[in-house]
Amino acid sequence: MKPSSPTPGEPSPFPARRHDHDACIADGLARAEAVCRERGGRLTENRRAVLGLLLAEHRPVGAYEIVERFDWKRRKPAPVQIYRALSFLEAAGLVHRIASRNAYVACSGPKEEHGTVFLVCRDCGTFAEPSGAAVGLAVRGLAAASGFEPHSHALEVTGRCPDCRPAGGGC
Amino acid sequence: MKPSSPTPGEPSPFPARRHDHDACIADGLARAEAVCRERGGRLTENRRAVLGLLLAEHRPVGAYEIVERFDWKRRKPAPVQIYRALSFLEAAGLVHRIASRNAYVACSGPKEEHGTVFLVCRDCGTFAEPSGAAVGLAVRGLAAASGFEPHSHALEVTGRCPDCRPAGGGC
DNA sequence: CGGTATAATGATATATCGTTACATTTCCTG
DNA sequence: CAGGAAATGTAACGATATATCATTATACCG
Repeated sequence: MKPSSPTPGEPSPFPARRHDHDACIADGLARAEAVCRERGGRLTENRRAVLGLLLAEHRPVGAYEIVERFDWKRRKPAPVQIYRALSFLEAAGLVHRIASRNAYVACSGPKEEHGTVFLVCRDCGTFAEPSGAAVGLAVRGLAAASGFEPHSHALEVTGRCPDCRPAGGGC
Repeated sequence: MKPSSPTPGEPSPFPARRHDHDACIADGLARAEAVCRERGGRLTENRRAVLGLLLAEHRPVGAYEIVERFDWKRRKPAPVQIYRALSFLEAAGLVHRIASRNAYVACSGPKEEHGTVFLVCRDCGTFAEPSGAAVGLAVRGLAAASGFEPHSHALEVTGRCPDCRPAGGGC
């Protein structure tokens, strides 16, 4: 029961600690359905299950951890099944791979400006995906200065989330 | 023999395509000696060899690729040897791990502001490490806005380097 | 409805990346 | 030279990810 974020007026990219989780999972799945209709893939049972698990976590989860947690038809899936689902979901922009952790996380927002900045709490593992506009700008600036043509970038930041910082907030 | 960077007046973080490579390796090794003296570690033969190889490449190299290229006392080293050398060098700030590629690269500059932004050419693999001041600023901004306390970050950008862009430069 | 092409899955094996454990050697220090 | 810390040698293992190929499900089209 720590004090929550000290300045609750600001819009935090972190999920509120008590929120309608079922609704947020349902949202994610609905969005996935829409994306699939638009892109042409199928949100099959397997893919839906993997995405559902990631949506339920709000943090990066390793592929083999997903394997362990799974109960498909009373048995564990082979790793390749999970990787296939993850590849599909990643290609659709519905999950991101956190390279620094060899883990995967459900994309938290609609796809506007998504997928470039990831904050991961080193203590509790909670994950946030704030708007990366400023970072995108910085990248384009660097690129222009050096003649580099950027195609994709991912900024992974490790630190402590508002809930895990030594309480007190002031400093 | 493509035209090199179209605006040669600007300081590019990429290494010039023809530069005194031996000198740049020697520089790196000398810097390593200095860092070791300061930090207390020893730049042993193994570590020096790994660092030398990375300095000679100017691009991210996988640990097992280093194993393959190595000829220590007429035989290949065990992977753990390479990982040990890499760990030491990384702790000393002399190499960086590029998580998105599971590869390692020699740190190109002195340690001022080093180690936060990495540009990797998707075509030739060339690597650059520009000043990340702007990115650092963006990270601190994001962090402040969300109550997150950042400890470390790494921005890995994939794209095409000046030499691999479709010649023409103008656009 | 039936046939065909494509997408997705199941199952097995294997490639790639990184670490643990413990014995031995090297090198600094007193 | 003795003693201890740092580094190495060697073998086995664990963790992460992909290849291959046979099979099943779904969409599409006549």
